[in-house]
Amino acid sequence: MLNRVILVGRLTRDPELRYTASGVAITRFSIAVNRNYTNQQGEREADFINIVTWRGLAENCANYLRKGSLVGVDGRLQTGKYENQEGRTVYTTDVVAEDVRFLEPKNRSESVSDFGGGSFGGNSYGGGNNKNVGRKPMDDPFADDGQPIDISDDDLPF
Amino acid sequence: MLNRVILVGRLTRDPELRYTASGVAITRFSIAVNRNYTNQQGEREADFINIVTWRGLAENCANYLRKGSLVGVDGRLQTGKYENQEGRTVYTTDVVAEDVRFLEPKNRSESVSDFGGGSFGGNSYGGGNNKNVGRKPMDDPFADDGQPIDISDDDLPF
Amino acid sequence: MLNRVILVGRLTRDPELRYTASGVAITRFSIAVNRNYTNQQGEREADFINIVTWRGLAENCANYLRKGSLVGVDGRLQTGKYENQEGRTVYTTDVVAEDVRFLEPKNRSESVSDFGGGSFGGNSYGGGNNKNVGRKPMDDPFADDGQPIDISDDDLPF
Amino acid sequence: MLNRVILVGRLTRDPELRYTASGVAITRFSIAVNRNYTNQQGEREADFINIVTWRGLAENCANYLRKGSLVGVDGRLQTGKYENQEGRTVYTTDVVAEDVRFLEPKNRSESVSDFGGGSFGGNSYGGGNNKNVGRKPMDDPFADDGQPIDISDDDLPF
DNA sequence: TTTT
DNA sequence: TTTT
Repeated sequence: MLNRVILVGRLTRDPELRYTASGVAITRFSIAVNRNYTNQQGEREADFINIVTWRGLAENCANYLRKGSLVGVDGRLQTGKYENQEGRTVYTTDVVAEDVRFLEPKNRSESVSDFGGGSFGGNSYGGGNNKNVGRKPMDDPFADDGQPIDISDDDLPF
Repeated sequence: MLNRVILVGRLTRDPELRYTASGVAITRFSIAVNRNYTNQQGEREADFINIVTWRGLAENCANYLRKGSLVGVDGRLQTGKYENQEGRTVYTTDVVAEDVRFLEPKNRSESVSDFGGGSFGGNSYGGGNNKNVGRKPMDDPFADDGQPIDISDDDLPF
Repeated sequence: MLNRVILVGRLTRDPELRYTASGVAITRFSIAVNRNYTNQQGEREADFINIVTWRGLAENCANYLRKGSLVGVDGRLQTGKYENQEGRTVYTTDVVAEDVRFLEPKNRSESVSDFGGGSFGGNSYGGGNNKNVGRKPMDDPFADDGQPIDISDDDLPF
Repeated sequence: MLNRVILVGRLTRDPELRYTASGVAITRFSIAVNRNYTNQQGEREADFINIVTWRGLAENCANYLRKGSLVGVDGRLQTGKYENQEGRTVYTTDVVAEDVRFLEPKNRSESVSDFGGGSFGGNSYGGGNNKNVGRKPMDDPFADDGQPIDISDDDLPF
């Protein structure tokens, strides 16, 4: 079913990278997402959301993000539970990120690295490539019959 | 900052309507959002997300939704915490809904009510109205100078 | 960069399946997304969005969707342009779907097929599985009687 | 019905502010949203999305945004059509923004103004306020040492 | 080129 | 009509 979360916020601490027993990278961090209004004391509060990333994205996050980094996150809500020390059930809600965008300007002195384009992650499109900005109607796939047609695979977004 | 959640799922129980001390309606319910894959036992698991609605939307949810209702939710993530009986801090994550769509077919026998259009809520657009499907270029606001122009307020989406 | 679109609407016509020269399936359809307000004539208008799907998702859409089907779409905006017959540049905007959810009840007579769970597509998660399944409604911090309660209006997000 | 778009991109030109006949502010601009992959020429392409804002948000956009500004946009897709000079129907797709976030660092020299918090707009929550502020990183269920740990691959969502 |  |  549809389950989509998009957030922009800042890391509340450095990301933590681990590996599962079988060697899959997982990194976790938390972001503060400032609310768009102030409370009665005139303070701007925030929501604190736990982010989980896997595999290559996990390693990129661990390498390039630090406490305070501004990121855009596109992912899914995932709930879970566990028993704490007193045997009480604790419920958790995390965002499993499918894409994390680095929104800092690339050439600020406090920047973590020469990250380049200022973004990474991506939807793990395994090497897609897309020549045209959009569809060409000259060879519009719907302009005629229904058999194999001349759309270059370049049009494939993933 | 950006904070957006969109979910489609089914109520795990009937919604609960309350009122704040000052009379503002608030209703809470939880939805199960089935995951798009099965686990190693071949079972389809779900995430269970708490939804909070306020005011008129809260009353509509309480009136029209029941355990099992299929809904679309558009809202924001909100985190909080409280102390439980043992003095332990419990962290919470809810979705504050701005829009809840009723996705059941209107005329199924098990339908809760003659709900009509099968949807309600909306972005509390206080009575907006929009005559044109989109922009007319005849009176394109950008086609000329820069003074007050002939865009009907009908174009206002909210 | 972040680019995410989530829609719920009904197909305005049957989907059209084609294949690229190299055999990749692509299907296109359009959905009507009803607006959440009525115009001055009391009519409910709609936005008409072109959806593009690729590969296996394309084939599923072609097989299971028909004019009138209610779907949830999760994807990305993609713009393009082409020259029409008069040499004018035509600009296009489509949603490239990564996930399409079939939101019809499975056992309605007009249903296209015994589609089963009423949903398909998915983010091609190759067989993941997740042990935890979230929160049981019991021991709910918000679950008690039903009368006016001590929630400060401070909790109101808007 | 659900209709939600979230984008992060850069203005391709300065925003254009107009007023309807009845004095309602409307500003339009276009943003380039870079794709997360490169084409066969190794170039990074973009989608170009038209954004429409109304009222106070329109005035803020006109005041604070310029060509090149990095923004986050949360809104809805809106389609329309009009007849061009040759009597051909032209179809349009815009994003009507409900929220626009200014994502530039506040103190860069090329900044348009002392914009302050680096964000504006907001969902016009007329003064809400919320006492709870979420989870402290301490006593984090996931926070311990740093070596390979006992997470089953069952936890992998994809 | 528009759906219930 | 396209941004860094």
